[in-house]
Amino acid sequence: MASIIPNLSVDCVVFGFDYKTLNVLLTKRELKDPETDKVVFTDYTLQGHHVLVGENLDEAACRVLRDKTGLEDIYLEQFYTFGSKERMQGEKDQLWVKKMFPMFSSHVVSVGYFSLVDSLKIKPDLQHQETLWFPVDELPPLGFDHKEIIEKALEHLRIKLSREPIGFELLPEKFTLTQLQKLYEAILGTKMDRRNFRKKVAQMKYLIPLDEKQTGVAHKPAQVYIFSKDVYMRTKKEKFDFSI
Amino acid sequence: MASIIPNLSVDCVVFGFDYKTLNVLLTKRELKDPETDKVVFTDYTLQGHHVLVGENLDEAACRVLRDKTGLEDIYLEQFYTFGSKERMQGEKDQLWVKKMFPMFSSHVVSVGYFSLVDSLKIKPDLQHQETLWFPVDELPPLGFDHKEIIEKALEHLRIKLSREPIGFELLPEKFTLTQLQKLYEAILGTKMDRRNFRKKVAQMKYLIPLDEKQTGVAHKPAQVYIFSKDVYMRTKKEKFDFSI
DNA sequence: ATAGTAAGTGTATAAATGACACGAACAAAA
DNA sequence: TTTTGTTCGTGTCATTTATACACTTACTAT
Repeated sequence: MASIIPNLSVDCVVFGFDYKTLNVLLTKRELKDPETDKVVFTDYTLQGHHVLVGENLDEAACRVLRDKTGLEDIYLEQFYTFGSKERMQGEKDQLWVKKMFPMFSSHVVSVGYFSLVDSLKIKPDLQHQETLWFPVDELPPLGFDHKEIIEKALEHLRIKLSREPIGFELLPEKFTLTQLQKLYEAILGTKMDRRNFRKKVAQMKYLIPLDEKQTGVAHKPAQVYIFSKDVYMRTKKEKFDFSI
Repeated sequence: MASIIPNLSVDCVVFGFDYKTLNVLLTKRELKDPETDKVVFTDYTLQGHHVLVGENLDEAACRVLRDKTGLEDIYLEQFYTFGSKERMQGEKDQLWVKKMFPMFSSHVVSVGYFSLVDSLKIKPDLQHQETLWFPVDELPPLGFDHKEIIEKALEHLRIKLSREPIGFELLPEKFTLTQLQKLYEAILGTKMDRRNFRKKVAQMKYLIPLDEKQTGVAHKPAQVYIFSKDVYMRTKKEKFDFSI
């Protein structure tokens, strides 16, 4: 088994969208007193792990994602590296590190990645490991500097989303324009006019309408669209702008 | 003396503007054969160094900048972390590492920072240490993955510059609108119309014209402006957009 | 059959962008 | 002292882009 680099880790901010709000995947962290077995504290953390010796950062991020969520081949992008020496000095964090990783340095630099998933694709059995979705604006108490990491991830996501068409990564392969609009509204924190939104996406040739409609909805069914990465790559030069 | 973290470093991409092109500060790296004293190879590298134990990343970047260029209190921003295990595996790099740092791991993850300076403020005696400015589009042969680092830095600089007023950091305190326009043109790689450019900056209240003109120029002297960080912070909400 | 819900669509107004040319002010050279 | 070369500073009109706004249609559930 490969050994780990003691002061370098990756943390993944996994974003999911449930057609209403943007959510982050978090895992419960619970410290129990070894003698009394009483819970000392409970909070949540991102999916993270140390980088292995001889492992690329991107590989490490993929590995963490695979090991902790079962997700593979999903959108994953590095956004910032957190290197404050105080980032693991919280009271809870010190207790935790002392118990779980007494052999490690307590100054660990962590490279932040964010990933985008269709949240319906995620394995439901994650809940057994107490890994749950939380709305980004209703986060539970978080360990380490993970609140800061999530905020920075969100900031990067917003900038990226307003410059490049990556919103599709949060939706199923086939989606409706209303779903797409709600996604932009949820992430960018704006309200958009439906007609104007449609006018805008009508110019994006890589958004392809299918000969297919929504089924099983109690209203006029919407046409479904797919995103063509292929067409996008060929017409990339065209200006993309959903400025905040 | 503090010890270093063996597999973590910072590299600084120092940008300067000479009123014509955007430049990067690079330091010569020369490997000599220890016996014959003949030069084995010559190339250039960014300003970089390992992070010290117990040192914040941002502190490390400030320290590197201070030690290697004498610069302090200048714009400095982290932009990306380079963690490919191949990044120091070039032939030259291996020779260099073997000679200079035989005790270190050859998988060093490096956190990239870029900084912006008024290039006239930089100490001229840097040239004795063979640290020189190179235009970003005429770079010499570079060590490690520093070409990639500079390209990524530029990409980030462009995005940042088109979203926030940071161009002033590359100019003297008092500058003219033409200098500012040339700066945007050089970095974003565009040509702008002078009148339209002025129309745009006229709306930016934090660009304050002084009762003062250029002197010693062989043409109609231009009015000089300063950037007021103060006014900017108060009027930040206003949309800033120099989209590429 | 009816009620409820989201889909789909066009126009008119306002705002932003882009193209464009000439007189004024200075230093240097004649 | 005059001329030359150079950059500064300025306004308008045409085009493009953004914004505001309301009714009919298609489906499910009751």
